[in-house]
Amino acid sequence: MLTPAFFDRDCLEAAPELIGKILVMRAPDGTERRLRITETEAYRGETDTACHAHVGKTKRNEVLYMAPGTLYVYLCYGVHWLLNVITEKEGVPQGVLIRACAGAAGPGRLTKALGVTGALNRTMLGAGPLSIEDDGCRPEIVRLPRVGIGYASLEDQARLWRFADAKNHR
DNA sequence: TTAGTGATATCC
DNA sequence: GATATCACTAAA
Repeated sequence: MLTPAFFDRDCLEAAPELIGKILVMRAPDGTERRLRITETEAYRGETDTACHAHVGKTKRNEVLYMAPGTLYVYLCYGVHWLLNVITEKEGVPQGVLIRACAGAAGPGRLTKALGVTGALNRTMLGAGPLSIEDDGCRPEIVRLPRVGIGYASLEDQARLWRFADAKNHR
């Protein structure tokens, strides 16, 4: 199982390494769901205009400033929960958005498939029902521009901070 | 292509 | 207090 130490570094290092890892969700009834991560995106601090933290700390995004391994679960468009894992040490607002898994394309569908909700916001990875495992899989990784960030500067939109399994994305 | 959905941030 | 915005999805 991945420990918080895995996330105690730059999101640009952690994000590509999460590709091929397994998201494990243990339901209260004991059942387990496992999905292999196929797509992530890096959100890197206040200087990244696509990152929620670029306007400074607010009540919503303060989770980004918390300790590495903390989960940031955010409700988008009133409908979809988006799952992020905080990277870098406390006080540095960085995170990795888990965008897609094998069999669940799209961040909203992913959380729905796993049963992730805002109840997990601010909880620590591994301390709650959700954890990530490494089964040794090292897929080929492609770098792509991030999506859904039209409000960011053109410069930041152009950054190749989206990472995907070369064989599993479309 | 467009409507839906509700928390959050920003503006009176 | 009110409105505008949004790291999306499903239906058409």
